[in-house]
Amino acid sequence: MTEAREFRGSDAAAAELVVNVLRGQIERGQLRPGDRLPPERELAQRIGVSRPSVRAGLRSLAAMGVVQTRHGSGTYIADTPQLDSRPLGLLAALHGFTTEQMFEARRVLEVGVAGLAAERASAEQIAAMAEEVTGMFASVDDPEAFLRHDIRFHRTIAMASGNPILASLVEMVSSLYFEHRRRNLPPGRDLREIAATHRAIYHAVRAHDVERARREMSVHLPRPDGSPVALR
Amino acid sequence: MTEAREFRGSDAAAAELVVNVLRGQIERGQLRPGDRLPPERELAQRIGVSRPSVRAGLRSLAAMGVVQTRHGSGTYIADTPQLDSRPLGLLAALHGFTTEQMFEARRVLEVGVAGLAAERASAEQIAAMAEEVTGMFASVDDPEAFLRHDIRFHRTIAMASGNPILASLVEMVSSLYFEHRRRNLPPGRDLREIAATHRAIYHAVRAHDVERARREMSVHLPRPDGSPVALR
DNA sequence: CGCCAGGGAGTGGTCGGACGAGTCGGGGCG
DNA sequence: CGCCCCGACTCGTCCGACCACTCCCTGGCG
Repeated sequence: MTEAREFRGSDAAAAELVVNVLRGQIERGQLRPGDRLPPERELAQRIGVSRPSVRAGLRSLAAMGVVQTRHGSGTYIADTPQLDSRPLGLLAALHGFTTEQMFEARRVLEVGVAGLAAERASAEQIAAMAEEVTGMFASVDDPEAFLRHDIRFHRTIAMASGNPILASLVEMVSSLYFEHRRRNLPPGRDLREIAATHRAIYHAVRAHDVERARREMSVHLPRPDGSPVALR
Repeated sequence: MTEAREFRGSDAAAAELVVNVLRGQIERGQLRPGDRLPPERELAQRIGVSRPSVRAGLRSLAAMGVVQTRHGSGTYIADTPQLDSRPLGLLAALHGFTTEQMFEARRVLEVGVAGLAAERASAEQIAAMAEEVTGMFASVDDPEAFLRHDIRFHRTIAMASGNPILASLVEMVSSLYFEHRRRNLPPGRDLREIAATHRAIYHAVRAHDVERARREMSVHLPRPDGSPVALR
C-alpha cells in the first residue's frame, strides 16, 4: 500500500515528490478526471511527507489547472481540460504584451481552428453555432448578453475543431480579449454588423468550406489597426 | 509602508490575497523581471497573512512561471517570459491528447509564426536562422546535435514573428514534441532531407515571402499520418 | 410515510513556531 | 595577499492546533 518510492533519482524535494507521484498516477490512468483524491493527511502518510508538503504540491497542480480543491469537500482531478488564463494575463503585465500582439495571436489560432471546424464539425456542433448566432441577433441591444453569445460561439468553434489542445489555447488567449472587452463595453462597431460576420462564419462551417471559413474568420477578427494602448 | 489593503471585495482567501497583491505590484511596474522579492517573513507581515499563506501564494505564482525561488537566496521575478510546458504535458496525460492533435496544434502555430517572421524578421534573426541551418547540415550524422539545431531554428522563427505571446505558445507546444522526439531518436526520415526543408523555410523568410514561408513550413511539419500511439 | 432541520464527522484553510538546508559575503587565519 | 571558514540570511520542511466549510445521516416533525 505504501508508495513511498524512495530514491527518486537525485531530486528529493518533498513538494516535487508529491507532484511526481500524482503525475505518475495520472499518466498510469489510476487517476481520472473528476476523481477525488485521498485526504491531504492520508496522502501525506502514503507518500511519506508532511501535510504542508502535500499542500504545496497540490497547490502547484491547482495553479496548473490539473486539480481543483473544494473547501470542506476534497481535492478533485479537474474535469475541464482548460488551461488557466491567469498565467498569460500575468505574463502580459510582466512583459508588456500589447493589444496588437494579443489580437494577432488570437487571429492565428482562431483562423486555424475555424478551418479545422469546417472540416469536422458535427451536426450538433453546427446546431449549437446557429443557436449562438441567433442569440446574438436577438441581443443587439444588450451588449452584455451579446458578449456572452459571442464567447460561446467562438468556444463552440474551438470545440468543433476536434483538437482539445488548440481549443485550450484559444480559450486561454480569447479569455484575455473578452475580459478586455468586458471592461470596455460597448464596442465601437455596430453589434448587428458583428452578428452578421458570425453568421457568415457559421455558414462557411456548415458548408464544410475550409477556405471560406478561414477567410470569414480572418475578416471578422479585429485587425491590429492602431489599437490604443498597452493591454490593460 | 503597510499594504494590508483590507476589504479586497468579497474574496478574502489569504493565499489568493498574496497573489493579487503581487500581481498588482507587477502590473503597476513596481516589480520587474529579475527583481528579488522581499523575504517571505517580511511579505507575510506587510500583507498581513501568515508565512504559510505567503508560501502558498508564491508557489502558485511559481507554478505559473511568474516567479522562481532559489533555496537560500530568495524569490525572484522570472526573467524569461516562458510559459511552462509541464501543465500541457500533464493535461495531455490527463485527457489523452494524441500525437496527431499535438502535431496539428504545432502546425497551426508554426505556420502562423512563419508567415509573421517572413514579414518582420530582422537581419540578425535571419543570420541566426542561417547559422542553425548550416549547423543542421553539419550534424546529419549526430541526431542529438541535429535536434538541438532543429529546436533552435524553430525558436528563432518564433522570436522573429515579433509576437512574444505566439512565441510562448509555440515554445509550449513544441517542447512537448521535441521531448517526444528525444525519446524516439533517431527519426525515420533522412536528416539531410529535413535540413533541406529547413533551408527552404529559411530562404522564404529571407526573401520576406509570406506565402512561401507558410507553405514551406506547412510541408515541413509532420502531417498527422497515423502516428502510433497516445502521447504518453 | 415523507420531508426537513439539526448535528456531527470529515475535509481543506490558516496559523504560529521551530528546525534543517542552502547561499552568500565578510572577516580572520595562514 | 589569498584562501577558508563561519555566521547571518533565506527558503524548505515539519509539527500541532484550531477554524471554516461541506456533506451526510439521523432524528423529529408534519
